[in-house]
Amino acid sequence: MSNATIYDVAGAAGVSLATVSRVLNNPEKVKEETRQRVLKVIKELGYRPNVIARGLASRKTTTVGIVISDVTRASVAEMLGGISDIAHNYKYSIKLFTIREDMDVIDILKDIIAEQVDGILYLNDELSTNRVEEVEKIFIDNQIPFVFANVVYDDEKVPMVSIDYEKAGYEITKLMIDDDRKDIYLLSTARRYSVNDKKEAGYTRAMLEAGLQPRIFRTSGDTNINRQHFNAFFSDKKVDGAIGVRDSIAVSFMNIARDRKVDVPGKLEIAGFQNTKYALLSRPTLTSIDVPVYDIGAVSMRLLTKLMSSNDVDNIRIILPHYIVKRESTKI
Amino acid sequence: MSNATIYDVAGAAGVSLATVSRVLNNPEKVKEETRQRVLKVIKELGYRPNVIARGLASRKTTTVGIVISDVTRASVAEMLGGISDIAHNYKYSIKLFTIREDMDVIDILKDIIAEQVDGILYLNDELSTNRVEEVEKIFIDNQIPFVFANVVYDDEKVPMVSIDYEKAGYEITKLMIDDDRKDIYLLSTARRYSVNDKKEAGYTRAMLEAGLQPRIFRTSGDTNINRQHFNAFFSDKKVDGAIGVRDSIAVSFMNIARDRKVDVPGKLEIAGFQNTKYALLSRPTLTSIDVPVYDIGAVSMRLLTKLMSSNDVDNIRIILPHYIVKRESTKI
DNA sequence: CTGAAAGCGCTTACAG
DNA sequence: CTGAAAGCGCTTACAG
Repeated sequence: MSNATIYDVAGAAGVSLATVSRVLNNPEKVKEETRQRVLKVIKELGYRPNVIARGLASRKTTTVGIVISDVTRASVAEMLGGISDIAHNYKYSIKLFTIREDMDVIDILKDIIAEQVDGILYLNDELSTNRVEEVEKIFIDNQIPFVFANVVYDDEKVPMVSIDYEKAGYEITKLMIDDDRKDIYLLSTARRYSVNDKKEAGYTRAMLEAGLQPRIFRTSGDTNINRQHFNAFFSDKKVDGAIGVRDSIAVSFMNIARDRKVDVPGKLEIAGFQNTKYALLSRPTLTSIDVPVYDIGAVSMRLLTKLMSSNDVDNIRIILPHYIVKRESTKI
Repeated sequence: MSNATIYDVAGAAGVSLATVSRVLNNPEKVKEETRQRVLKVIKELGYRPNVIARGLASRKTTTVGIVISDVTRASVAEMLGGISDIAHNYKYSIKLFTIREDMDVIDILKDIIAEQVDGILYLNDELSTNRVEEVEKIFIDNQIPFVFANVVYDDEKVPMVSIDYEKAGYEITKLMIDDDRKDIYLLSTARRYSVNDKKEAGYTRAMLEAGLQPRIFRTSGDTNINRQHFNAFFSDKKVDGAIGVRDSIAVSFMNIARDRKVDVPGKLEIAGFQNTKYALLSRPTLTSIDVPVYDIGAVSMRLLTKLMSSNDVDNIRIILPHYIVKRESTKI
């Protein structure tokens, strides 16, 4: 039975519960001798403070809320890994909240705040700009520290951790342009995500700069659906370069191309984003932008711990480096 | 500001806080008229009960602990999706705990219990049998409801939700045997997981039944590492059938085989487990056992809610159906 | 149907 | 350095 309370410990150690509490929270304020006695009893009884009671009394729950839209996306899961590792280091617990399409973001956020989390990590990247302002207002009104992870919002006051997706989009497009590709498509999602908007912006900038016509083809994240889209695509479009906003989309496109006997990378170069296992397991292997997803999770969690313990943190907007992993699906 | 407390509501509505509490928890005990008045004030003030205070007073936190070992595995992430959806339906919050290799399971479990969760969902499938007994004892001693999800333990008293992995392993092996394959390998993980043990058992049973020699080849989950293992494999082994305990392992094996000009499925049939996106995105597409991972998560969460609200639940061991999805990597 | 009061298990000024 | 006491924001018998 590990349901001993602080009273049991105090009684067994012959001290008041205030002293037990101090041993746990401010050990330096307790005389060495009594401290040892209390610690001994704590160990003997297997006492672990009830975190709920502690949360109520101290108004700190050492719990952070993680807001996501879809756990099953590989990048989200990996970010969670980074978050979880750092949270563990800092002794924070994680409460997971999933925002579904039919739910009101603001409402959920208020619920999360009612759960008394000490801070919020927002991984959802599907907010439109005015929505972001509303969200930001909620956080600020409730004075709750927050960080946007893997989300790019231009507002300088919003704490965020991401890579420069615009630049990455630009660079990967430039790579193909430098290899004399003219009909380069960006394969994006029908649903708008802030990060994909950035990739599109970078792609567009590179194309216009080279005097080429930017062409964005929107499809679904569902493999069965985009298979159809891509087959239709090939029947009426000329293409010698394609960039998928996700590896899985790029691989799916590459498979259709090869089913149709298109030479990759000879006649068609393909690249993806995220450098997931899909890029390694495809044939040919896929050139991809490596996004340090785990690090984004870890760094944003660390930033959040700073914000939770201090009012002025110097650098609240962190851009992590990315790089292009060149593989068989491109020539250069 | 949504930091109104129950006192504020009581004051504004001209009732005692006990009444406000009843409106929230036992509305039928409050006269229609006062109830409406209170609800109106609640809405006006944007009052949301502090769940921590409620948790302390009621000794129920409406929070469940989810124990996992690795979020980044696709099956874990998808299970989390199912868990999250059902938890949301039943108004439970989710606290996520990751058990890392260097950590003591029992110790973590005690921590989780100190967090006052109402129940625990255990997705970690790496426990050896005697470890399971210890874990079970902790749960029982602390009288905390628990469910093992996607884990197969034979103890009839342990609540669990899974598929019959032994049978699945048997069936997929039988499929290849029926197609006259003789040298069928099971590609398993070096690390032992309870579910993989079951797959191995089913595979072995089918092989022995057919008078064939079972051969288990153990490799890593890391694509770069198993690439080397598989190249070594082909240099000295005869093989005409291979079953990967995960799709990604099967696809990796298939890629190496094809790099070495082995005809798949002509000379070599390959199948995987889990029917993930990997199976769809590979070329040839991969035959795989469809494991209803989302459902396992959802059903185990539902079972947990039952266990949390009642002492005797009739069916605490649930086996979900699976089926084989035949694709290009096998002939039959 | 409603209110006054005790209590959930802690933390934290305040005294001493 | 330590203890007595108030308080965190709720719930829940117990009266009435």
